[in-house]
This record gives sequence, structure tokens and C-alpha cells, in this order.
Amino acid sequence: MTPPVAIDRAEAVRHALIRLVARDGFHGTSMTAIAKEAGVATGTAYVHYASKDELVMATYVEVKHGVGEAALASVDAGSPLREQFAQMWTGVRRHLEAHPDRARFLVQADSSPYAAIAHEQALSAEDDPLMSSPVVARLLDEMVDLPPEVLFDLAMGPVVRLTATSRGIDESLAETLIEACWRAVTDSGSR
Amino acid sequence: MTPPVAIDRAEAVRHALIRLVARDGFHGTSMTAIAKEAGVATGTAYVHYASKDELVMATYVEVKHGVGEAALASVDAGSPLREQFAQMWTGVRRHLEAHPDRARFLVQADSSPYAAIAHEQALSAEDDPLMSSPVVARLLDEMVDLPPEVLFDLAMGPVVRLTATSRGIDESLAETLIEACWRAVTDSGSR
DNA sequence: CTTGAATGAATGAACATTCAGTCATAGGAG
DNA sequence: CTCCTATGACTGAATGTTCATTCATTCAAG
Repeated sequence: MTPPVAIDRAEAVRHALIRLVARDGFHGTSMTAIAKEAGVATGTAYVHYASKDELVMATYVEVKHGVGEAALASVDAGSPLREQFAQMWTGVRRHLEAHPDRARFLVQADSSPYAAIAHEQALSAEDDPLMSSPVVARLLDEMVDLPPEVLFDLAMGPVVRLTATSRGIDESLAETLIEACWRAVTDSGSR
Repeated sequence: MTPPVAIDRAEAVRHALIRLVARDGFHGTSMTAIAKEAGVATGTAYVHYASKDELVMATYVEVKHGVGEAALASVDAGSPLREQFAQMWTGVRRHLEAHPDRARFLVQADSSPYAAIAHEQALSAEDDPLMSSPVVARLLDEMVDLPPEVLFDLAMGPVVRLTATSRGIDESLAETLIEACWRAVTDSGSR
């Protein structure tokens, strides 16, 4: 008769970090505030993470993974590539619309010095579900000759940044934007 | 016989802020460190700015203006629109390559809560040299039916983010990217 | 002499991190 | 089954540091 769900305090701390960074930025988010938001004592965060930086890293990696999974989960491998692209895009859109705090956390973490450190350490490539997916590999093949990170920025950057905004994305905006992003990374019949 | 250039300490403080945020992020950049980097006393920053937030705002606005001016300065009003776009893009690229710290500062400020506050206060529209330019207005007219901020993100976002990166942009990457960005915001002969 | 920029030591608040102690649980001994 | 002990998550007050901000004072220029 264990309790139906033992509280995962490490997760509570990570999610509190996401919420506070989304609202107040990295400056203005203290460990004290995180612990309070998570409903946990100050010391508890340090049971699970050696330092604030380590907590931020772990959270960043978790959020990135979540986005990657959401992207892949919505792709039907039988569809044409252009269709697969729209499915991925929409998968990410829905995931981030369901978790707008993660979008806001992500854009800030991605453009902060944390991102550089994280990519050196944890996200080399095989750790990233997107990079190691054959579905994505086929899509990248179809695209313009540009480094993968640049292609990601062109293809998926706008969804992430827009869901992080108060504006949000309605159906018609989504449709127009998917087309714009596809056009950017693809160059069907030119030159 | 005034000294050839009286030191503009307010500017020195702003530029120190940019350098430190570029290296260490907003967290990890203290007023003490800024003053030291600027070669002034701690109190001096407060002679010119009422608070750290006000200093950040002023710096953010200055950097944005600089990018806007660099964009416009390189446009030849007689060229075809597609050409004007490339000129603007290249103008921004060169400006940020000459000041990589500003690129790194900009991406961080733009995705932080500071950006939202700044846009409420100082950058309504008529303050933004880009938004009030007829050249830009004609370009926006030519583009896909999307909100101006989204068009900016698609058209110029990649330059800013890439110059903020260690990777940098070589000539061939620039050419390919300008085409990609133009394709994104424009939809000449489709449907 | 007056004015206002510039100074940097001083201040109190807020910060990240620590740690001595509490408590719930698990497992072995009886 | 009951008791005892060991384990480790959890706590929050305490620690020393660093922070943003202040202000009495100096200084240069008019």
C-alpha cells in the first residue's frame, strides 16, 4: 500500500525552476524562490543537485528532450516528407502550447551561456533524440545545404519563439508559418 | 582647450554591460563588475542611471537602434526590392560582426523579460528607426501576410543569432542564408 | 564660491550553499 | 508479529559571500 504517487521532489524543483525563469528570467530566480515555489525546503534541492548550475543543466536537457520527443511522436513515417515536416512542426507547437513555461524557459536558456556549456557536456549528438532519428536525417537530406543547427533554427526556431510569446499561434498563422519555414529550408525548383 | 574627447562615462558603463553580459549572461553580471570593467567607481553608474534595470533598458535600446541604423544605412533606395533585402541583411551582418558582443547581448536581452518591458516602454514603434522607415514599409508590403514582428524574426533573426555564435558567417553561408530568409518571407509564384 | 560629476567605503538585503538534526521507512533479529 | 537499527531523503536556521544601492566627501570647471 505505497501511496499512489510518491512525490518526486527533484522533478518538483526542476518544474519550479522552469516556472520562475519563465516569469522572472535567470537573474531574479533564486534557489530560495525555487524551493518555495516547489514546496520544498532550501536544502532539498541540494540533495538532488550539487549546485544551481547543475540544476539548470538537468532542467535544460529535460526540456530539450521533451521537445524532441514531441516532435518525433507526431511524425507518420509513411507520409511524404513535406507532410512529415508539418507533423513535426505541429507536434512541437502543441507540446509548447501545452507547456508555455517551457517555451519561455527554453528561449532564455538557449541564448544564455548555459546553452554553450550544455552542448559541450550533455548534448553532443547521440543524446539528442532528434539528431539520432532516421526520420530527421531524411528530412535534413531533403533540405538546403546548410549546417544542421542552422536548419533547425530556420525550421523550428519560429515555433519555439512564438509559443514563448503572449501572441500565441492561431490556426491560420500556423499554416502560413509552416509554409514559410519549409520554404526557408528547401529550395525545390530554383537556379 | 577642452580635452580632445571628454570621456563619456555613461557610454563606458553601457559598453561594459554589453561586454559582460555577452560573456557571463545577465545572471553573473553585477554592478560592481560592470563599474570595474568600465574603469569607473561603483557610484558613477548611479549618477547616470537610477538603477541596474534602467541601465539595461537604455543599453538595450541603444543596441537595437544601432542595428536598425546599420540596416538602413546600407540600403540603396534605387535597387530592386530583393536587392534591398540583401543589402539590409548584409548591413546587419557586418555591423554585428564588427561588434559580436552586441549580438550576444542582443539575443539574451531579446529573449529575457527585459524585452517585454522595453517594448512596452521605449520601443512602441515611432522610436524604432526600422519600423518608421518607408524603405522597410515597402519591403514588408512585398512580404507574406504575417505580423511584422514575425517577418523580422524570419528575415533577420538568423543573422543576429548566428553572429552571436562562435561559428560565425562566411561568404558562402551568408549567400545561402540570405536566399533562405528571403524565401521564408516571400512567396512569389506558389499555389 | 557654486555646481554637479565622480568617488569608493559603507550598508543592509538577498544570495548560494551547508549542516546538524528530524523523520519515515526498510530489513534483520528475536 | 514486534522491536531495533541503519539509511537516506528531508528540513530550515545558520554561514559567509556577493549584491544593488547610498552618501559623505573630493575634485574640476565655470
